[in-house]
This record gives sequence, C-alpha cells and structure tokens, in this order.
Amino acid sequence: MTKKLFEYGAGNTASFKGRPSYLSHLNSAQCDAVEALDGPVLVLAGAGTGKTRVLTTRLAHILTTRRAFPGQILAVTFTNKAAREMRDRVAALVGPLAEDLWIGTFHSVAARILRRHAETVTLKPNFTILDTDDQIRLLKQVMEVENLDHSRWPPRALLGIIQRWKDRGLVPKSVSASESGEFANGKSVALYGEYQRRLLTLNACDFGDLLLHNLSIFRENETILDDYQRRFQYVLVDEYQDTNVAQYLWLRLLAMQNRNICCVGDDDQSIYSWRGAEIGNILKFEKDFEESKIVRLEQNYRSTPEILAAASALISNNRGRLGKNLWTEAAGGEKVSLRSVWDGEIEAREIGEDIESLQRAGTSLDAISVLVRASFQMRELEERFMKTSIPYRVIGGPRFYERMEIRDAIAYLRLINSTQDGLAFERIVNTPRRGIGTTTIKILHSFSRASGVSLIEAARMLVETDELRPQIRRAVSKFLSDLDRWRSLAADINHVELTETVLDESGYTEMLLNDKSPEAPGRLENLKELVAALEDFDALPGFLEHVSLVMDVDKTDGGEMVSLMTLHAAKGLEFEYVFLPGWEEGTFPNQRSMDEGGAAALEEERRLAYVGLTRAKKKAYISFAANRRVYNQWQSCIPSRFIEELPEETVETIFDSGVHEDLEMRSVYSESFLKGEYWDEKERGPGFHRWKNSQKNTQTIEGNSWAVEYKKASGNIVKGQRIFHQKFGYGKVLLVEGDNLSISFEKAGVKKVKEGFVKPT
DNA sequence: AGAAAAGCTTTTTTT
DNA sequence: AAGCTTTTCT
Repeated sequence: MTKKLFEYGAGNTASFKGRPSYLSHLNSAQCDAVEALDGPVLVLAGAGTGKTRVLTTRLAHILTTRRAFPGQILAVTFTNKAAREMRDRVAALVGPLAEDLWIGTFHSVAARILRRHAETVTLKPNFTILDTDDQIRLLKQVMEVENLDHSRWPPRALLGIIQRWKDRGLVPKSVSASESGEFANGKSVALYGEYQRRLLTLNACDFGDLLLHNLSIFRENETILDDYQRRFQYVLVDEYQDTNVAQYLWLRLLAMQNRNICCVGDDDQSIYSWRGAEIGNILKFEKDFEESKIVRLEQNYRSTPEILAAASALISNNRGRLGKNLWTEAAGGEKVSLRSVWDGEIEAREIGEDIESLQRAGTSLDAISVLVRASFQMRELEERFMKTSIPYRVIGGPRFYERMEIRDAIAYLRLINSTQDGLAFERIVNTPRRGIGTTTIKILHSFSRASGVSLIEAARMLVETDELRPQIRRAVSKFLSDLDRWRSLAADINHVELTETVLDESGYTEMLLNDKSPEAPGRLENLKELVAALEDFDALPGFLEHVSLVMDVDKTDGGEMVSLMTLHAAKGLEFEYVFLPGWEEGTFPNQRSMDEGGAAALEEERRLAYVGLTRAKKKAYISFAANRRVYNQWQSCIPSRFIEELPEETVETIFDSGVHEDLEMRSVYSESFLKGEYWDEKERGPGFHRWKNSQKNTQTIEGNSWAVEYKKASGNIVKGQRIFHQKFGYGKVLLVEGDNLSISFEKAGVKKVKEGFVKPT
C-alpha cells in the first residue's frame, strides 16, 4: 500500500479529479481529518486509531494539492523518534520533497529559530544549551551567593520549581509574588531572576529557555513574528495532549494569523503532567480557535476486542474525559492474562517462560515488550533475561550523551566552541587532574563576579597577577594556552581530528588508560563511538546542537530482542504481546506520585495503565506480586486497584504460579488480606472478590521458608522500638504482651497489633 | 589537594 | 545495599 502511495506522490502531483488514491486507504473520520485543510482542526485520536497515518497523509495532501511548499509547513512532535518517523513516512509518500519540511520536536524547532534571532534576546548565535548537570552547578553558584544551605534547600528542587515556571511560559518578572512559595524563604523568584542573568552572561540557555526566548522574540518583534506567521502556512502538532503552556502559547502565536493549525491528541494518553503538560490545552484550543473542526478517531486497528474492552473499562473510571469510544472490527482474540505471583523474582521467571513459549510458537522477540512503571523494576527482569539468555534491549535507558566521559569530552568541545562557557570550563578544568582544585575555582569565581567577567576571562587575568600560588598559576596558564591552541587548531583541521587531538593532548585518554577500574575500557569505547558519531556532522556546532537536543544515539544493533521500557517510553509504540508486571498498590499506581498529586495523579496513573494495555495488539499479560523487596526490605503488596477495574469477561486469571503455589500462598499478605484487615471489602470491586475467592481455595501449608524467616526477624521486637506496619505505617512499641503489641502509630494513633504484622525499621 | 570516611538518598516518569 | 555527595582528615 505504501508503494502505491509513493507512486502517486512521485509520479502524479498534477491536479486530479475525484479523490486522490491515498485517501481511499482511510476511513471516513480519518479522511475528514486529512481533508479539513483550512482552519483549525482538533483530532481526538484514540490509541491505535491511525493517528500517525492521518498526520503524514495530511502532510502529503497539503503538498500534493500544492497548498504550500514544504518549507511552509511546520510539524512538531515531542520526541526525536516521532519526528524522524514522520519525516520518513512523508518521504515515502511524496519523495525528497519531505526534506524541506519543518519537522522536529518543539525544542529543536525553537532552537533553530532562536539561533537565527539570538541577538534579540542578547545571546550570541553560538549559545550553549545546558544539560542538567550544568543547570544544577549554576544554581548552586547562584544559591551560594545568597548563602543558602544546599542540604536544606536542594538545588535540584529549585531547578524543578524554575522549570515549572518555564513550562508555564513565565519569565522571572511575570511570576507573581504569591508564587514564590516556601523555598529558600520565598527567595525562589529572585533566584530564578539571577539564574537567568547568569545564563545570559554564560551565553547559554536551558531547555525551557528555548521556548521562552522564542516567546519573547515573537512578542517583542512584530516583524519577526509576522515573518514566521507568513512562513508557516500550515502547522501540525502531534501528541497535543502533552503540550505545556509555553508550547501552547508558542503554537498560538505562530498559528493565530492564518489559523491553519491541526492538533492531534488523546486526552486519555496524557501522561506528562509532571513535566508541565496541561490537558487544559485541549479545551483552550476550542476556545481560542472557536471555529475549529473536531474530528474523533475511534476505530481501532491495533488491538483485539478483549484488550480494547479491558482498556476502555479501565479508563472509564476517570472523570473529566472528553469521552471517546474505541471500537474495532477485528474478531475476538485472547483475553487479558492476569496473574498473581509470590514475588518479583517469580514474576520475572514466569514472564521469561511465557516469552520463551511465545518464541517457540514462532513469535519474533521484536514483537514482545515488557512495560514497567518505574525503571528500577527493570533490574529483576534483566537479571532473569540474562540468566536465561533471552535477548533484550532497554529502551530509554542510560543515555549515551549523559555518560560522564561523553559529557567531559563534550565540555572540551563546548569550550572550544564558546569562549564564555564557564560551566564547561569548570567541569573539565581539573579532569584529568591538573592541580586546579576547588580552592582555585573559588578564587576564580569570586574574581569573575567582582569584576564582571566570565570565568575563563577571570582565569586569564589572574594568571597575570601573583594572586595564585606559582604552581597553580603555571597549571592554569598551561590549560589556557592549551585551549587557545585547540581553538586555533579548530580552524585548520576538521572536527573529528580536532576531537581526537584534544582528547589526546588534554591527557583525557591517558587518564582512562591508567584507570584500573572496570569501567575504564568501556569509557574508552564510548569515546571512540563519540568520534564515530562526530563523522555524521559537517562541523562542530551542528554536532553540539544534536547532542544537546537529541541526547541519544540510534542503536542499530541487529537481532531479535524483547523490548524493555517504562510505560512512558512506550507511548506511541505497539507490540503483539505486552507484559505489564508490578500492578501493585504503591508501585502502580505509584505512591509517590499520588502523594504529590492526589486524585489528579491517580487519574494520570490510570491513563498510564491505559497506555500500557493499548500497546498490545494480540495479548496483554498483567501480573502482580504478593511480596516485593523495596529498599531491600520485604514488603507485602496489595493488588493494584486497576486490576479490579478490568471487567471479568475480558480477563483470564491465573493464580497458581507453578510448583510452589501451595507453599507460596501462605503469608501475612494472604491471611490478613483475606480477613479484610487491609481494606474495607465494600470498597473492593468484582476483581477483588474474584481474586479473593480463588485465594480461599489455595491450600496452606505450615512452615514455608518465608514464614520461618519472618519469625526469626520478628522475634526481637521490644518496648520502645520503632516499627513499621503495612496498614498503619510507622509507630513506636508501647507494650509487649507475648505476641500482642500495643503500638503508638504516628498517623493512626494507639493500636493493638499482632507481632507478626510489624517489621522493625 | 587528594584521600578516606561519613552520611544520605535512592525508586517515577524526560524533551 | 549501594552509590553518590559532602565532610573531614592528612
């Protein structure tokens, strides 16, 4: 089918009668979304309803109907991967024309625009985009000037606060005083202001600034804004539900003139509110673009009716949805598998076994994925996969450009690229060791602040004086002259050779060669990979831009592999078989997120569950463990509330987990849970009762290993001891009477509890 | 300045 | 429990 479209696009772009062929592959709602070219369009696209196809076909449609040149079309996505995929798929439809489209992430498009107009916000075009390390380092400096205690007021927390302001499009002066909050006794806004000033002197900006500076440029320069408004005849937005306020304002500015904006999103898949995403943007869209046409895509082409029914029932527990009803023409398939297991290790084992049997049945490992709530859950799975040699890849794992040695190398390159990059200077001035330590840096800092020059400038000036001890003076001056030499070298040799030379002459390579730690060889390998990656770019600045915006390299490792990733990373992907382990209260929904965000956070967790389920084409496998090790302590777990939100008829339950089932099912968990000590049964839905009944049928045998272990551990509870109880939380033991304890709980007050239910802390 | 020790968080999700 | 950061010691 793709081929047909390609032929059409490549061969016949002349006017046509009737409907172009590529439209015949779309259902009527999809056609509506593609053909509504004029005016604002909001496409509410449920999971698996052909969202990307609509977007790419729409792009092709604009081009083949000659409504606009490629350079007049802007398509923004959230991830680089989505951007790449969109470009590839449009190219398949229209050929090389696709190359001139403005397709990119919000950040990369904003960076492109900002480079052009950097001067209007007093930056230079070669400004640096800071990574998180740099941001923290800079914030620390800003806070030090204010004499703020780093342990009392963690710089990381301030970074979060500032980022949230930036997400909302707020520059320091537009943050209202009432928002300064608790942090640093209300100094946060002032700190934000100082941070922004320091960024400008460093000729740098952070991720949020890319958008924020764009907004100021557009607002303060009518001609520039006008230019972009005219340029972008058509604007398309992917994953619209994940836009934050700043991105929304940016889009509105760009599209408000010709109003040809098409946003595609799904409120049920909004899972990034913690990053500032506003579901409200969907509602705002309808308000700001009153005449907007709304198209709902509800026919699902991905999953079986069972999976869809389960997912729909689950998500229907959320309030405040725009409402969508997914349906499919597909014939019935397998029910969602729901399995209880004893602990995480067994869970991993069973998943491994299921994968192996799928594989024996002829399924490619590429069609299988395991999706977890949080990345720490991957460890147990990885261990199991390694042990049983199931090939797997972790998606969205530790990023290449975030590795220490890569950041160091890049800091060298940044320093060559920009003379003002004090943060890069600080990072590597003593790596490898040059005898320039914290004391020296402090002197440089205070001098730089006092005389209002950059850190590097300060260093230059100080080596001319006898402020520094001769030995240190020599070291600093050597480093500065090295820098100068590399900078002038940059004009003569290409950036690949330059990088090799710098890594060599700086002693960085040597440092790693002398390093006996087991990681060192890997680090050297990574540096080689970095040099290889450099070859894909014409020059240094382009590479540095890529590094800051993309953060990761494409791994083209061959071979079939199971994909392992977080639920967040899975959005937009699909697999035939999807494993969803760890559906326990606290893990999923995640306790921390619920503590912070309350009811709204629970709904977001539920959307995450919805995203997980709807990734599956053929079958989803949900599992939950009775026990899990958290902070290296065993904790009994309660099945996730999401489990009982799944309709019975869509689920097949497996409660025996292999040969140990009889032994395994006896625990504090099952006993107390069945007695209803943890939950008011009235609150529990059909899923709970189903689960409970099946538990009742399990035989219990005394003396299993876990219980024995537990006895041992609990024998030494004494008066005055601090303990933890699954339901009542932390408390202090008031009285011991045999195995009956009187405990004063921090939250629940004084209770009498059996010894077996508490753990020493 | 550098090494050793102590202390503290980690484990939510990321462009 | 481990890894990281900060503090302390030489």
